[in-house]
Amino acid sequence: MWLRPSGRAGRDAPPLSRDRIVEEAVALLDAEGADRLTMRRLAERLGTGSTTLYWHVKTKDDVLDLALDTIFAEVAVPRRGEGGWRADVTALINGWRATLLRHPWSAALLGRPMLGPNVLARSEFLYATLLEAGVIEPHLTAAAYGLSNYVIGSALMESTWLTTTEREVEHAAREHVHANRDRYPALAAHGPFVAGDDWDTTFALGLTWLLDGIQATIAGADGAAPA
Amino acid sequence: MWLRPSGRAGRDAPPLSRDRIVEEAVALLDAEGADRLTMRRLAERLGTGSTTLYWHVKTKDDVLDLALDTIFAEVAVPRRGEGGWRADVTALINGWRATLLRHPWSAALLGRPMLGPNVLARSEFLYATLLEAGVIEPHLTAAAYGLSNYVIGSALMESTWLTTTEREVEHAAREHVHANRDRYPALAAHGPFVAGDDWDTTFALGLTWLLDGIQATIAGADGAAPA
DNA sequence: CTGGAGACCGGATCAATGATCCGGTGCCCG
DNA sequence: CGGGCACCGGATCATTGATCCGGTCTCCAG
Repeated sequence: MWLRPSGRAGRDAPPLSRDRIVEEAVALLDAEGADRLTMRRLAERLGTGSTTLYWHVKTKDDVLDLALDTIFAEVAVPRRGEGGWRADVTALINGWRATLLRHPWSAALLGRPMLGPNVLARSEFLYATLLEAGVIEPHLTAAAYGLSNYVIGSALMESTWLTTTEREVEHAAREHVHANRDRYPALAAHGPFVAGDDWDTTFALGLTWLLDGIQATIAGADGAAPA
Repeated sequence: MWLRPSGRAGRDAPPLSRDRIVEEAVALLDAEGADRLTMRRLAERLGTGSTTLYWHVKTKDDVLDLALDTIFAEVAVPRRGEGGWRADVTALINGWRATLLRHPWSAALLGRPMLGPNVLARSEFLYATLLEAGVIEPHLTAAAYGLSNYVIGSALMESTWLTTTEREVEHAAREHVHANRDRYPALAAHGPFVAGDDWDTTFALGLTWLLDGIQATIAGADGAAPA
């Protein structure tokens, strides 16, 4: 009883808000990955009991949803109109990808509806930019979805590969493909597994193709020059 | 003891092989989704004890990996050279997408290394077709990855949305965006949530853009006509 | 035959985890 | 100053992945 500054466990310890929980969850996810996130472990890091968390949050999935939306705050929304729609979209998409890769656990969580404010704000920017560029309806949805799906798929694949790699898996895969190179001639000669891929340029190429396709659908075709 | 045809539980019941386990796992996943797959439930459907499964399979993740590779057997590998590389690639990718959508649980599992024989065979076909078409190295990897990532991302998004929808989520999302239409003007006016998307044509458009981009990198550009 | 080796099966059990119940504790406001 | 309310957490439950260990059946060597 003596010397208990505030009734809380530690001496500092801000009063444990939902924000603090999510913040710490992101830290834990970054540090140890998605499967190590436990309500108990999270609570321990926060210096509270595990059950206390349930007062601020309904379920563990809520924590994950909130954590996912939180990191989207990191992707900068470009100021529009600086270098044309292409530059703006490219900047957004690259920032998006960078954030997903900076938090490898995020890619595995993309299989849940993303409706947080940060995600919506980025989607809004994407739609607005494309609209202003002159992309019209059948292509508008395709463009927005196409770009999103491409980033998501790329990040998912790269995260999976990079996380899983290092262990014996990459080695085993390489060896297996090589051992059966009669069955997989093209893969053995050129496929992944043979040389460390340059993810960045690979991603950039695909993105260029998508942007070119989108640009071609614009009537006047007066967007930024195709580089 | 009397009347025990074979010592097995039921009268038929083929002796429970690894294949039978995986087959039943796929059925269960199709019927009830990824989160309802339990070793106990799976064993029950097979008419055995749950612990017996561990004799044929090391972990639950093994079951998932095997199940994932199994459904890839469904995607038909086109006979090459019928309508040019574009037709072949398009057929493969569309089949791929169809399979992923037919088993919505699969999209969520894509965050694990896919190294099963069926997956590898499809990758091999993709690489071989692109190679033969004249796609060369910086673009080869980008093309293969780009296409894969695009299908994966698309299937993941569509499955997520379709699965989650039906419930109140779609309704709530639509309403939320509309309520804050001052913050999300473009989304409220054109975004998803406003009209049921035509996933098929949306997907086809993005695929066309990617294929156009790939085709443009081919030297002689003598692939099939761009339709 | 026959007896044992090995494939195959499953009940009991363990540890980890998500979630709830319910009884606190301290602060604030009337 | 006293009651209400936001907030906390120990005990507890059900579920699940996984292991231990002892049982059963088959089949082949001697």
